[in-house]
Parts: sequence; C-alpha cells; structure tokens
Amino acid sequence: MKATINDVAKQAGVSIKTVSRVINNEASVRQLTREKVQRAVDELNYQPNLSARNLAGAKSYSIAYIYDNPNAYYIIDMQKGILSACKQQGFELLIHPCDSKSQGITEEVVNMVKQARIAGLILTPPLSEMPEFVKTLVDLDVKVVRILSGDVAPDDLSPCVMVNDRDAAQTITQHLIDLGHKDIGFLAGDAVHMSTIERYKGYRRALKASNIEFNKSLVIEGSYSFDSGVSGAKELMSVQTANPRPTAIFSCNDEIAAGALFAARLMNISIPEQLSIVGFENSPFSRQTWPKLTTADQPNNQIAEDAAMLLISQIRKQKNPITISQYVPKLIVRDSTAQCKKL
Amino acid sequence: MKATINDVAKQAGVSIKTVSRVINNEASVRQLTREKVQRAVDELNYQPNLSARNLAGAKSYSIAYIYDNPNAYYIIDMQKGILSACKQQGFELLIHPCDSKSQGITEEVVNMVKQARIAGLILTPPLSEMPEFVKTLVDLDVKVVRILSGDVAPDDLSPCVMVNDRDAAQTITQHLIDLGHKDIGFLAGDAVHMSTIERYKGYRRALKASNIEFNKSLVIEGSYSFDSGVSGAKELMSVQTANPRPTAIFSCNDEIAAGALFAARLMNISIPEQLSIVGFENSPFSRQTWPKLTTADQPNNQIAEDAAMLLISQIRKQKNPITISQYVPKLIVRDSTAQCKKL
DNA sequence: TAAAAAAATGACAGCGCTGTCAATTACTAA
DNA sequence: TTAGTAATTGACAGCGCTGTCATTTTTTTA
Repeated sequence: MKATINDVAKQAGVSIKTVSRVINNEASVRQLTREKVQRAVDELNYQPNLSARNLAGAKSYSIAYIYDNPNAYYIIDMQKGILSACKQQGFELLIHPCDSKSQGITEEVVNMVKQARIAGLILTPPLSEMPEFVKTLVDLDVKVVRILSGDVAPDDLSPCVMVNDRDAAQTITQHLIDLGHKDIGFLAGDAVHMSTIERYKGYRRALKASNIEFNKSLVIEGSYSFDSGVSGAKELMSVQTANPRPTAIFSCNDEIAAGALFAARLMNISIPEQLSIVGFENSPFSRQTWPKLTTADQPNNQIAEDAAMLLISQIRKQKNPITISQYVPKLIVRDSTAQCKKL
Repeated sequence: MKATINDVAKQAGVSIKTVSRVINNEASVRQLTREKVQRAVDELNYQPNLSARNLAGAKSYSIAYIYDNPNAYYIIDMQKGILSACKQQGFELLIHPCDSKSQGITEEVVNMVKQARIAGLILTPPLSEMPEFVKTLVDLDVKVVRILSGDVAPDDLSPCVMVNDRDAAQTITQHLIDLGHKDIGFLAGDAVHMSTIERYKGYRRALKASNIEFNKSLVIEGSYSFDSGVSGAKELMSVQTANPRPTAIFSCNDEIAAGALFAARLMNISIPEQLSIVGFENSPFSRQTWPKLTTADQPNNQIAEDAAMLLISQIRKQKNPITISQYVPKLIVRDSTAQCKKL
C-alpha cells in the first residue's frame, strides 16, 4: 500500500505535523529533524496525497490549461511542457479546451475555476490576448500566466511569457536579405493575432535596417492556413509589370509556407532556385514539405514549462508578481531558401 | 462559497448520508426523499468535491489517458472526447504522454496508477497494441479500455473500442474500383501498426471481391509520413514496362497521400485526371492539399467519448466486463479521385 | 544562573465526503 | 391489531492532510 504521512512520521519518530512541515519546506524545523524526516520520506518513497492536500489546506494544487487553438501540434507541445513542470512541483493539471469566441466563455471558465478550486491558469493565444477575459480571472484571485507574442507585456495584469516574434521575423527577413533578396513578399496570418502583427513589424524593421524600400503590394493579407498560402503566393507571383515579382516570400507560419510552396510548384517556379520561401514555427509541417522549409523554431515545450513554473512560483508567492520571461524563436535554415539569382 | 454536502443536507432536511446516497444513485432511497434532495442539489448548484470523494471512498474518480503518438490531431481529438465523458460523469482526467518504446514504460505507468489512485486507463495505439503491457495493468486491478484497429477484440483482457479499418479500407478501395480503376497501388504505413495491416486486408478484400488480380509490385512498404508517401508514389509511378502503372493509389493515411500528391505533381501527373489518390483518417491535412483528398473519416471524438463512457461504466460495474463497440470509418469523397481514363 | 524570549514540535480539529452499522420507519403476514 | 421483516435513514468514524494553538525545548539576555 502507498505510504501516508503517518507512516513517515512513525518511521522518523516525529509527529505528522513535522513531516508536513518538512514536505512543505517550511522554516522552523531543525536541520537534524529535517534530515531525519527526509530520510524516512525517501525510504518509503512517500508522495503526499493530492486529494488530501487539496481538501485539507487553504491552498490548491491544481492548475489548468485553457486552450482554443486549431494548431494541435502547438497544444500538445504546450501540454507536455506544462505537465513536466507540474510533475516536478507536485501539481495537478486540468485540461480545458474551449471556444474563445463563444458568448459564455468567461462564465464557463470562472465556473470551472470555482468548482475545481483551481489555483492558477495558463493561457495561450487567442485567450491570452483577450484583456477583459484575463482581467475577470485575475480579479477572481486566480493566478494567471499568459503566453503572448511580443517583447513587453501589454499590461500588468499577470506575469507573461513573451515570444518575441518581431525579432525572430527580423532575423528571418535578414536571412533573406543576406542572400541578396530585395523584393520580399509577405504572406500574413490572421490579422487579429498578435503574432501576425509582430511578425509583420519584424519584417518591416529588417527592410528598413537594410534600406530596402517597402512595397505595399508585396504584402498579402490572409490567415494561418494552407489555402491562404496558396492563393497569396499565386497573387504575389502573378503580379504584373508595375510591381516587382518577389524573389523571396516570408510566410507567417509553416502552413502558409507550405501553401506557397505548393502554389510555386503549380506555377512551375522552382524552389529555392527561382524563389526562396520561409515559414515560421518549425512545425512538423515544415519537415514534410519538399524542399524542407527554412523557418523559425520556437521551443514551445520549454516556453510552456517556463510558464507553468512561473505560475506555480506565483501561487507559492515565491517571486515578485510581475515577472516576464522572453523567448526569441531561432532561425533554422533548411532547403527552401537560396541565394538570389536575379540581378 | 461553493455548496457542500452539508448545505444540501440542511436545505433538504435530511442527513448528509442521504444526500450522498442520492448523488451516488444508490438504491433504497424513497422516491420522495430523492426528489427533495435533488431539488436542493439543483437549487444550490451543488457538485460533489472530487478531492473529498477520492479521499473518503474506496473508489476513485480519476481516469488517465496515456498516449504516445506522433499525430497531434488524433490526440487532441481523443482528449476532447474523453474530457467530455469525464465532465458528464463527474470524473477527472489525468493526461500522461509517454514513450511506448522506453524500457521502463510499464513500471512508469504502474507507478502512476498507484500513486494517483487511478481507477481506469484509456489506451490508444501503439500502447493499446502491447498485450503484455495491458496484461500487467489489468492484473493490477485497474480498469482498461483499449482503442484498437480491427473488428474483434484480440483477447478478453479488457473492453475495446474497435475501429474497423478493414471494412473502411475495403469501401475506399471499392470506391476506386467503382470509378473503373483496376491497377491500384497501395502505400503502406508502419508495418508494426495494426491499422496498416487492417487497411491492407481491406484493400486485398476489395480486389478479391471484384475479381481483380492482386499485383504485389503495386504494394510499397513505408511508414506514416509525408516522405514515405513521396518516395512510395515515385516508385509506383515509375514502374517500368512489366508492371502496370497504377491509375489509382490507396495511401494508408492522409499524410502519405499528401506525399503522393506531391510526388505526382513533381512528375507532372495531374490529379485526379491521370491518377486518383485516396487517403485515410480525414485529418486536417486532407483539406490542406490540392486537390482535397478523398479519404475515410473516423469520428475520433466520438470514439474517445465512447471509450471513456465504457471505462467509467466498467469502473462503476454497471455493465458486463467485456463490451465491444465498433466504428467503421466513413468514405468521404472529395476531389482527388475521378473516373479511370485508361482503357 | 534564572527569567524571558524565541524556536521547534506536537495535539487536535476539521476539510467534504463515504463506509459501517445502528436506529427508525414502513410494510407484511398472522 | 401486532409482532416480524424489510426498507429507509442517520450518527459517527475516518480517509490523509493542513491550520491553529498549546507545549516543550533551546537560545538569549540580564
């Protein structure tokens, strides 16, 4: 049978309260006692019962990951990272898929938080980009950590883990520029997503830094989908006379890039010889295209773990409330980009 | 504050034990009393506290989903279905990603089951296809439900939800035959997966049913990947003289089909005019190709919910132990298949 | 060295529920 | 009607832990 706090107390020759103190890392336990207890804990392979903890204490050891995102890869990665933090810290994770556009979403989550006595929440886009939603939750006294696109937190509602898409986009664009490209198309994702906006800013900044004139006709609005990539690339590549035909295309994510790749193939444009294409996200997608995509990798696993750790330490009040950590996706050069052949 | 069993008891004018009886749907509660309690439950919006239940009772209200599958879409779908059943039934879901090929996988899971007092497990391929693994768990007195490819359960270790890939594959193949195709290539997935074997059997059966001679050179071994689809299709389509060049290709999943589509494009073979291609799974992939894939849809969400319900009713000992439910993926005709042009 | 203050430890109630068993009530048959 | 049985209900302990507060031990101060 599983060891309980009683077994440990008996084995260590102390009261259960002392054991409780040790496992909760409270002060005012003599070093000697602490070691004695720790030894018993190890010997019995004791792990505190979460149900009992949640029931007895004022604290809660449950956090939740609320998501609404069509990108399954992203979610699975996130989940894995969060789970890993939870395991380390003896927390429990509740998963809650939802529809961010639904009317009652706020109420739904508030309800869940109350019912399950949830101590904290991890939010990813698009939920993390809904300020009123976040505000409602924070006011409810639930700890929240948001994962967002950008370099600085948009407000001080909660700690954030920022993914600096802007710098990454600049780096990617610079990579194209370094290859001699000047006419670089931009296939945008959904305009409401912060990530699209940030990536666009990075693209613009790179052009500016290299004194390349920005050409609005090279920017195509769209969404984060394969189809959008196909039609966007078609539009870009069939531009007539007046506009330069781009020699490279920056796609806001790998799915769009895959679509662009496809369109190029349809139009008999060889990649990367005649046209360089870059993606973003380093999703499994990017390795399933031919040629394999040059893209930007963001360590979702790591980001998620970081966010969860931040959340937990916040729950434990171990750190100052508004911490921010930042990640910059890293350029991964593969086979879809090459030196610009055009003069 | 959240209502507890005490509040309900007070409101209904009965003892907490009676409330407990009502919410657990136990016999020997008078109809009148039951209604009285139920009314109080509704008025107070009472929901039993899971932690307390888990702690107090001999029973556990936790089930776990253990997975190891590179297909994120599949897992997300599964998870959602399971979650929905859990919510309905007042259960809690633990998520546990793992590596099925790792040495200590059995021990890892056994440990987890013991530590978290898990009442039941849901297993999907490849974990559900590991008999010794399942046996160990069942012997441990954990309830297990497996989701498997096939029409009958391979053993009576646990209830299974069967996905009849064979019949579905036969239907798909028949669809090609109906379109006049006779030389139908087969791009296999990983040979160790039951799904590959089953789909292959269905393919063979369809050929046989229509008296089409089986040609071994049209079967290409491979894996469930885009690359495998590309190379497989290339091989099939470059078959020389002796072998007939297929006019249609059955791909074991959408990813392979996407690869095949890509290869065809490379070889200037137009789809579906010169070559029909079908996929399997109806993953988001299949809608992100051009032309959109004809494929077989399996209602993963539903399957998962069904499996979870089966598991929970088993935990509650409401049903006979070895129940089997079966799903047959449904043919979805889209744009990648057409009438055979060849004589 | 004794008194006072501080640090360390323990006893015990109680979180919200279920299991056990005893008490009450309703229903039967005689 | 009344004992006898079955159906219904309730009192209470206890699951494994934490919070409160009292007690003991150690350290500090005068």
